[in-house]
Order: sequence, then C-alpha cells, then structure tokens
Amino acid sequence: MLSKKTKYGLKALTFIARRTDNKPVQIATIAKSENISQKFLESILLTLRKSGFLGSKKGKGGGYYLLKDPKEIKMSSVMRVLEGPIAMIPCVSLNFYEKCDDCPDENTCAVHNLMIEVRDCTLNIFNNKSLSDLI
Amino acid sequence: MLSKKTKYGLKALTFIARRTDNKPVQIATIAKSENISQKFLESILLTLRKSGFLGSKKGKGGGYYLLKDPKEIKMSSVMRVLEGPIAMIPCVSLNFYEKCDDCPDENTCAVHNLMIEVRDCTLNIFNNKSLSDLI
DNA sequence: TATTTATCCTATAGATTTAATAGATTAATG
DNA sequence: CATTAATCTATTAAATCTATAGGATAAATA
Repeated sequence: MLSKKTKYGLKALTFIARRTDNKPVQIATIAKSENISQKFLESILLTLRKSGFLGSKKGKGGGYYLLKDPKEIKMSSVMRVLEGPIAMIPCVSLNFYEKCDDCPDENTCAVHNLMIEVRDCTLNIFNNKSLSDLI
Repeated sequence: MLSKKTKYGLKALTFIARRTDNKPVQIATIAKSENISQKFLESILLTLRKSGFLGSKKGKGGGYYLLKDPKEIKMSSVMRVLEGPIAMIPCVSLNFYEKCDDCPDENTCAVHNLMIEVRDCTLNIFNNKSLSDLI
C-alpha cells in the first residue's frame, strides 16, 4: 500500500511543478488546494527539502520551490525517499538490500524469484517517469 | 512491503505443491523446514483453506493438501487472499475499489494515473504466474 | 472406546508504522 | 521591530502486523 505520506508528497510536488514561474509556494496553499492536513504536509515537504528535491524560503513571500527541472526528477528517486524501497521484500531490493532471517538460499526461494520480477517491472516504470510526466 | 503472512503463505504453498503424491502435509513439518513459527503458520494455512486453496484432514496422518492442480492456482488470487489488493492505492484497485477522500477528480489525479500503470504491470505478472511456476 | 494426533478457533499482547497534533523556535522581509 | 512563514522537537492516537496461548474439536488407530 502506498502511504498517505507518499500520496500527499507526490501531489504536492505536482502542484509545485505546475507553477511555471517557479516562485515559492506556501504550505497552506497546497494543503488547502489538495485537501491535506497542513501540519502533516509540513513534515512531508521538510523531507523533500532535506532530500534535495525542494528548496525553501522563510518569511513573507516564502515557501517551497523546485530545485531541478521536473524532467530531471525521476519517480524512482521520489518514491525511494517518500515510500522507501521499491521492492516488495528486502532480499530483492537494490538500494535497501537485507537478507531474510528464515531463508537459507535466495536462489532457490520461490518468493525471492517472483519478487525480482515484480521489482523489475515496477522499477522500469518509475525509472522512466519523471515529475513532468505527472503534470 | 510484502507481509510475513504472504511470504510464509507462499512458501507453505510451494512446499505442499512439491509433494507429488499430494498426501497431507503437517503444519509442523512445513514450519520446521521453512523456519516459520508454527502457530503463525497455523492461522495462515487456515486462511488458505477457507479461501479454497487447501483442503485439510484431521487426526493421525492428517495435514494440508492442495485442492487444485498447481497450474490452476494463479498468483493473483493467492496474493489477493494473503496480501490484499494488488493495487498500491484503493482508487485504482479492480477488486477492492475505494474512492479517495481528498481527491475531487480521479481522471486528473497524477497519483491515480501513475498507480494504474504500476497495477497493470504487477497484475500482468501475477495473472500469468501459477503456483507451478514457483516450484 | 480410550488414546493419540493434528486441525480449528478465539482472544490477546507486543511491536511497529502511520498519521496527525501541539507548541516553541528561527529567519526573512518591509 | 513587527509580521509572516518556515522549522524543529516531542508526543499522541490509531491502525496494522506478528506472534503466542490455551483450549476445543475431529479423525484415525489400537
């Protein structure tokens, strides 16, 4: 399941990306327009800023703005920051690999091999989609 | 993330499917071989029985067995029973559809359209894989 | 029919994650 | 220096997941 954090984060990024002038957008504006709890959105935007997707400006006329061209913002990187691993199970994750406690041999594990296929097709979509494709 | 319930369930089904004679397999046997908590596995197998994948036999020599040919057991149906919706968000789910509270129009929702693509590719895999492919 | 074996059922506890809230702080601008 | 708005920390509330406990029920065997 996609977390609300990710859902809201994607909506907010899309909202900001639609501003062609790239002037700072205030949290409250996004929250109202997209029906998101403002405080919750606050923490999400903070995450996106810390991850290098957004810049922020304090004070009057402040807000959040994109640091890169929407074409350069790949869905796979956004998803990893907001949602975490793209793989459904850590033992097939490229960026967040972890061995399963219970599994003696990954190569013969039915679940492992199935989940590799799922990861590949999902990753293929997220790698070939950018923020500009969402607008 | 794939829940342990699903992971264990898939492993158990695979274990049972490998028995060519289709004689009942005891919970304890599977639990030991696959390193799964026996009580937890018990409830998972119960779910699979109630969903029509497995049959069971009580008493001595009892256990669980497949009700259908592994070729006839599609991954999509197993996943739906164990993990729930295949879609990452209810508004794109075919079998568990739900409207988003915050979203006024699905057709113009960036998240919605992205998640449709992900659902389609995942579903394509699960629909074309059967239990026999996992063995 | 007594004994053994194994599934079936209900309840619940602990851990983790998710979502949201509250309040104080810091910084920029006019 | 007052106003505006972002930032940070801490905490709560709710939901879900994982696992365990204990007994009830049913079937096979001797």
